[in-house]
Amino acid sequence: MSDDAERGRAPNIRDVARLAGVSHQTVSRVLNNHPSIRDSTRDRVLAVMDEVNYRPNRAARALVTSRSRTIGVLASQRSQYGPASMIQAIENASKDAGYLVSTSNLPDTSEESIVAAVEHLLSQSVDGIVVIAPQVRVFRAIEELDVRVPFVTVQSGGDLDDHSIGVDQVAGGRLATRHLIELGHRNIYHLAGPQDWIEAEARMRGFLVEMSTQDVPTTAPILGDWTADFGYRAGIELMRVRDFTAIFSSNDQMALGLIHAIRDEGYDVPRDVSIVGFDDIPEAPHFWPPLTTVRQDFDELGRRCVARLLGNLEVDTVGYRGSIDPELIIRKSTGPPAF
Amino acid sequence: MSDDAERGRAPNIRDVARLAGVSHQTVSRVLNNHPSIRDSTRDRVLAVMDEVNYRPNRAARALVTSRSRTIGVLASQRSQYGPASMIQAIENASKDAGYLVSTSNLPDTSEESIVAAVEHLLSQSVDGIVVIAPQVRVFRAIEELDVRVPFVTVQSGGDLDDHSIGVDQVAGGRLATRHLIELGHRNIYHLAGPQDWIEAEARMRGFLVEMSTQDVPTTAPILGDWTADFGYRAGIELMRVRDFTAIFSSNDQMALGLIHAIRDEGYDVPRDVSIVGFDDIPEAPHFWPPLTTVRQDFDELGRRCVARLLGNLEVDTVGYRGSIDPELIIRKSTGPPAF
DNA sequence: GCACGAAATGTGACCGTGCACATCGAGGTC
DNA sequence: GACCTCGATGTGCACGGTCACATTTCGTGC
Repeated sequence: MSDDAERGRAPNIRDVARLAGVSHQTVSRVLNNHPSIRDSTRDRVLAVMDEVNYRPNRAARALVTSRSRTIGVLASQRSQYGPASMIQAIENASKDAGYLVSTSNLPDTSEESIVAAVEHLLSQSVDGIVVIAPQVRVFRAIEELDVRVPFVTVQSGGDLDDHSIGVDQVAGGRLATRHLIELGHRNIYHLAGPQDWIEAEARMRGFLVEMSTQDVPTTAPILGDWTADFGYRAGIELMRVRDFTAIFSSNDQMALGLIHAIRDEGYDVPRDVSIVGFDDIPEAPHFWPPLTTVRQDFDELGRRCVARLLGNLEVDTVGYRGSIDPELIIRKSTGPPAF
Repeated sequence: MSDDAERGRAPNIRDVARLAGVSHQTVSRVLNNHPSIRDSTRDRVLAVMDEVNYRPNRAARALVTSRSRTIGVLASQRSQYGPASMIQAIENASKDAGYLVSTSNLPDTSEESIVAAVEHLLSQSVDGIVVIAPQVRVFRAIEELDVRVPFVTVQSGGDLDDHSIGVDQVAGGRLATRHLIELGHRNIYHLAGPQDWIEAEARMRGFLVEMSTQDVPTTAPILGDWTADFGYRAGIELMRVRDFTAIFSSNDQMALGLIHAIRDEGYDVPRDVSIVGFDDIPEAPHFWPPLTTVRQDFDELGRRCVARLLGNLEVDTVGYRGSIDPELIIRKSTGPPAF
């Protein structure tokens, strides 16, 4: 009865139309919830779609609309918790919006590989790009490529406001720094992330602002690469000098490396040095000692990225421009200075 | 001169054809490296393509070939190192093969969300699916959905050989277990992963095989969920009993939780209990104590997944059926038993 | 010099959808 | 009742490739 359309090929709107006794255009209207469709007609069409297990052909739709309903994510260091969580959040938010996510990995930060990765996404004709990578360079490359799709990243308050989502990384940096100052620390280092990551730059800015606001003499931040290995090496160096009592690390992995180095050098956390991380990775409460850190809401972040990208400004208009507030999680890696 | 085709719209093969003085079909042949194209013709066409910055339209190609040159990845717990690394590796291998990767996240393990995630990928008409999730359930869902695309996962030697890539997880489990036995341990627990993850099942099998091969009495494995939190809770429980001197954990995160619990209960690693993990996450060397664990080559794994999926059997034919050998990394969380 | 097959290239249809425009009928206005 | 409006639906084409088949070009043997 209903299998006249089954010649090995998936049913299309014309098959549905024929079975429902309407034109293919009416079926198309039902698909796109066009307002002027009689309820009875819509129901009949939907019933047929369900019956024949109709699934719209994305390629055909993309061809005619030249919009793929796909969001591209340009990712770097994606096996790390922060980037991985962001991607996951973007994926979830996109799925809710009916969008697919394609990712493109950045093997290194050379100009060529950035261009290659962006082109890889463009060949899919993505409708927008989220950058989770060294944003400054990537943005430059994107602008040079004359990309016509919107692109965003995660940050707050900076030079790239047009392309940024408001997570208040600066506030997070201040939160962490203030916590250390309130504990009585006056000699505080900051282990920052790579400076062409906007998050890293914003957290560092938070550190500097809070230090100067509280009139604590500031030392130059150390520029790291997000990895625990780097944290370890930096920690070994720092313990040679030992002119500080606390370190604010720009992410939890580097904080872990720091703790390791401090212990290897025969000192204790938090007795000799207090450590604050950033991200609150799921392992942070199980570090030794459990890590004081700053938590951010990745899911909300992902939703806002996608919303911004799709120009879906009606979503979350209230407080949309406002930032997501990061939260300080106090555990056992911080305490008052020993001297 | 060359901008007659620029009416705001990207150039297509007919534009290229006109400028090169050939038919659109010839351009198509050049694109698909058809053998019977004269070199001079090919060069002329390629020159024009380059000049007008031609980029083939993926949607149009997908429409007519009903192949999207996209690989779908069904992921779960993707913010964890293992899954995240696998996805990254798959992404890299796919890019080399000219394929794009779309991911679909599994918010939970319910039947409905599995079906939804699979359909999400199918709507993209992916050419194949890699499952990094509770494979057993997902495979069942895929089979029920009568999916026509190939799908694979990561494992070795099991019931699903048709759909698996040969990483010898069993060997990895044996390696870890043998290390503990050789150190003199006789009372060894295994903290396994969720049993519908094939990796988890294989590592557990490795544990059981090695234990019985070496004539060590075996205890029933504890079934975990991959998280450090679970490791911690399990550790607290286990330390109540304390009828063991070593634990082999199915991943590094749970091992971290175990160490935390052991220390919280007033015991020491490795003095009182030896711990072996699995994965060698980048943080493992910086745990306290640095974690003895098993490393696997994710990149090679990703390449093989993609190769298998694309039926690209000429790639790596030598040793293709053979397994990737995991490697034991001995650090400081293991030592001889105290008694 | 011509027949012949293979190599090289061209022609037209088709994939499944959305868009612009045409059509049709019902109801309101005068 | 002629006219207009507007809601509901239908018609034909365009999107940018590939495929099957037709046609032209070219080298070769006799």
